[in-house]
Amino acid sequence: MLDIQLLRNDLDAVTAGLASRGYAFDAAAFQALEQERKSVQTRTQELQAKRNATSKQIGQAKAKGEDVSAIMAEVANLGDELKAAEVRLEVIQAQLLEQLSQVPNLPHETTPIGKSEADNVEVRRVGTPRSFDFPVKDHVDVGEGLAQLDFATAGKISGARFTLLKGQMARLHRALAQFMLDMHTQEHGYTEVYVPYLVNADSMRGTGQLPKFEADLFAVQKNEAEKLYLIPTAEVPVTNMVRDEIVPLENLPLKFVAHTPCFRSEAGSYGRDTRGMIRQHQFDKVELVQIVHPSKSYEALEELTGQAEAVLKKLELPYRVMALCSGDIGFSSAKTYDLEVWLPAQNAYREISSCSNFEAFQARRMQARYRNEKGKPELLHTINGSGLAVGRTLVAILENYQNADGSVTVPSALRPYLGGLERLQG
RNA sequence: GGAGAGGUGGCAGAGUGGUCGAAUGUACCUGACUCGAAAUCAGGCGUAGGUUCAAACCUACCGUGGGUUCGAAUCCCACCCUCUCCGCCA
Repeated sequence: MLDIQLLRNDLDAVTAGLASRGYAFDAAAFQALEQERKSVQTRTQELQAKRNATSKQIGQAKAKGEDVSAIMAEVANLGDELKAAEVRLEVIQAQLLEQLSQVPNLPHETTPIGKSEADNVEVRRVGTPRSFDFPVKDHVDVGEGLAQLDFATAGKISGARFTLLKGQMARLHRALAQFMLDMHTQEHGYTEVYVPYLVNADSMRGTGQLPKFEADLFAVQKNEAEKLYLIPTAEVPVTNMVRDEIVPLENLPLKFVAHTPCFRSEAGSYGRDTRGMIRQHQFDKVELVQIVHPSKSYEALEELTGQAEAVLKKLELPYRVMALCSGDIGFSSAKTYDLEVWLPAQNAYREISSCSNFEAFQARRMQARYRNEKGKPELLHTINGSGLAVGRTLVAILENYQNADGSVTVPSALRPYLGGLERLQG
């Protein structure tokens, strides 16, 4: 959520910033509502002050045993107008909040301006794609060839966009998550957390999935009145750890890593990436989250991105880093780097991690704060990134490390996690 | 699932209809005393919002939401959470 003060004081700049990411902010509607809010709120508070003062008089008069009927008559007329004003104010403020929660974050000044994916800027490219002297298979053919990847059975059990792994490949998938967790905890200073996979609506609002993107989520009914949502990313439970908290300055930065399944309805992505395990309803991800002092958040974004890259480097997978343009960054993000891994069968780089600085956008929704040098609570900045998407990492390994005989070489960094196994074989 | 207890400021804890945004203790900050510290004494010390250049004033907040009342931390209703005991359970 944007700072409403910023909209009040600098509406033109906000509107322009939002326009750069393709969001047409209705400044006139905002101003009209804001103006009404001002007059109704002032009037409401006047009436409340009057009521409070009068009620106090009644109390004092009664204590002295005086007759209060005259004062009572005076305040009697207040009631209706006050009630109406309070109700109106509540409606207006709910509308303002509703309007404001639809508004995406402002892009940071270093976010390239652009309309779509095509305008993203390549920041760097690491590693050289291997050249193959045999026809390259995609990960589905490799996995099914080994009889360790089974979409047919997954489809029977659950439907489209689910995966079933068996044997060495299931183990490789598990090993990848362990490998990533160990790297981030042992080398990058993150604290591992195990978190709930079902979260309440407040948490989804905190990180920005609600109210706008409910259709992308899976939900279960907790009871008649309340739903719980399946997390689409560990970002949600982990970042919400600090919701409604005031973190002591000396505890910053907080750095958490979590391995969780992620559940996405993939509404609106019909027909995209239908083959294979690129786009699934359920996938595993190791997520990095940092909660930092506002002055440190861009530094932290670079650091976190580098830590996600370190996984790809250790696995010796070629990749590139893209700075997403203003038209392509996510709703809550001010700046995002995507890591894209090389997939030889697609002859393309595909997203495997997304690292974003949300600045205070999530923190404001969550009321996640720290106490500054003067002891005043101030909003924190939140950063997160995949480190990495486990399923897509598996895909990248199957494709990049495939051999002519259908086997897959295990990247050497992973072998200790697989009991020394060097090859996946049918 | 059953029975009971409870949710108030950083923490502890009082407050059962009026001068209560809230006693008291403790922690913390400032000052005095002291060579310095401790002890002691004095003062300060929640959050959000509004009007405003500012000063200042005002409003809201005692788990959450609703209700009663001129007036609610306090009374009523519903819900949430925590704790204890019993049952069940991976």
